[in-house]
Amino acid sequence: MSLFIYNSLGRTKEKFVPLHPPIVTMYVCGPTVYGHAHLGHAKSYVSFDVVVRWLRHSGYQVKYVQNITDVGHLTDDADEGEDKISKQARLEKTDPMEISQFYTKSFYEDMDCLMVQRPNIAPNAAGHIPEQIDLIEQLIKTGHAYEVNGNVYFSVESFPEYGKLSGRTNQDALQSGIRVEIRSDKRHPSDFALWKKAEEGHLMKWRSPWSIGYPGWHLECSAMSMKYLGETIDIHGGGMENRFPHHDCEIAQSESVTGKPYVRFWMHNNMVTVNGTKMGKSLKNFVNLKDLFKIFDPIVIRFFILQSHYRSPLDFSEVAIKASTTGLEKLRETQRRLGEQRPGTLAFDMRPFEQRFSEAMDDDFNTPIAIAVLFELSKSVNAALDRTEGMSETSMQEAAAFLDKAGREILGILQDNSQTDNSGNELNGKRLDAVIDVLLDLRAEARKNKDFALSDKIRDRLLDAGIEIKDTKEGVSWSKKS
RNA sequence: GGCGAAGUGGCCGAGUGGUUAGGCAGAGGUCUGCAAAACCUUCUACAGCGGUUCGAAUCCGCUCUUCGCCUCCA
Repeated sequence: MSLFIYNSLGRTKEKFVPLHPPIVTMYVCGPTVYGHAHLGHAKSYVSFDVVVRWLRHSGYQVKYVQNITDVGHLTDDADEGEDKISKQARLEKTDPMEISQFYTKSFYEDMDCLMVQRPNIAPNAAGHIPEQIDLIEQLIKTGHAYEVNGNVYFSVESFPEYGKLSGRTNQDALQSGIRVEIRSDKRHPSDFALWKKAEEGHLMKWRSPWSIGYPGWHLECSAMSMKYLGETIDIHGGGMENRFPHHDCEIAQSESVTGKPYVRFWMHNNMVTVNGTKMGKSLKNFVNLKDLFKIFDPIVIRFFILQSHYRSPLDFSEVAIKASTTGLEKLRETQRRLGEQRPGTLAFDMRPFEQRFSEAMDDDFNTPIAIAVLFELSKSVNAALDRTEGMSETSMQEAAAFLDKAGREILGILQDNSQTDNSGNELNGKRLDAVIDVLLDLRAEARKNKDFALSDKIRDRLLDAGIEIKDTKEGVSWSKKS
């Protein structure tokens, strides 16, 4: 059984073998930190989080780099317009450094809520100016870049394969380029900026051999990827909208300098739509994660994202997330029962579930199927537990272990079972147990006396307080409800 | 205009030549004092029109529709 990954370069599923096993080098385009993260960020980073988790589970040693863009990303078209960070700083009446640090912190807060594990290295663009200047110098030396009036551009004509990732020929680029680039220093309309001379009043600027200025956006990923992961990396991920021009530019810059393939597997995740239309910054429909977390459990959002495939578009609607909430609760319930219920005698074969789960994940990280396997397991386990014979102790342990591995370690949609029971310290947990036992005793007594008004009142009031009671064959059980 | 993705049952969402996706919602049942949870049974599909094939949701062609990129976006 081996892992297959859909490679955007070539548009086929290919068997994944890293260049230097067991190490896997992986770079994912990080956020530009000028605003709070939104659902699109969540989809992207949750998807790649699962990729990393599965690779690690498969025995690879993953070196995961995800950058923070804090300079050079302009608001407007082809190398014109204001720097996004600077603009936000102007709007918030502060300086760019504060903006990028504030939103970087915000980004990680949201990712932590989504159980997204931190990358091994999170380099920022502004911290790697010398590396970027160095790369530009090499490009000029090899004739792939040229300087005009303090600006440096990459010459697209010097790299015949330009556009190979997106499938755009130079002609296509030419056509679209002409529309937006009439007056420019560029030799060719598709040429893109490597270094820009700072205009009057520009805040983020550095000394370079060409001018006091700042780097072009595409450059940082090449510079940092090659610095931390080497000239050829195994996996480069990002959003689909970055295929062109961003990733094609990265390829051109990097391969022009090294003469080697820049990336072996390109992975692109699809977009989030809201009620069928694109979530855009210009449209006012984009869903801020901090707002979303006020209404929904972040883990439910993660679960919702993983219920569709990373290469499929994800349509956000409250109805859909509510459906996910109920679904996830079902898995949690099974996890809980496995931890609480008394063992019986029935043996239960976990292997088919484990196998199908692995097959799904190995098939280009097919999380919807992987989750479907968990649901089928849940159903079978519940059915077995409902029988009078019950599940054997070994089987229960195996099932719980599998849920823990697949649901918590790999997909990150379940939590440690022991933690779901008692939040807070142990003493409080024990006290809560004791208090509820008192109430349950009173309720049992009421029921014995057929005082159902009282027993129902206890049940309802406890539910209001976040404690759900269930009358099972084995007696009364209770659990915390989020 | 160019490049690309896609249209699946009430909703979300997998699947790619013959065999159950899964979840949510709905219906009936078991259990229960009543619920809840769980279990059992069950309804509603593959945009349209042609073609290839013994057989197509799945391959091919056309039509319609939606979405993304080409200009900042994960």
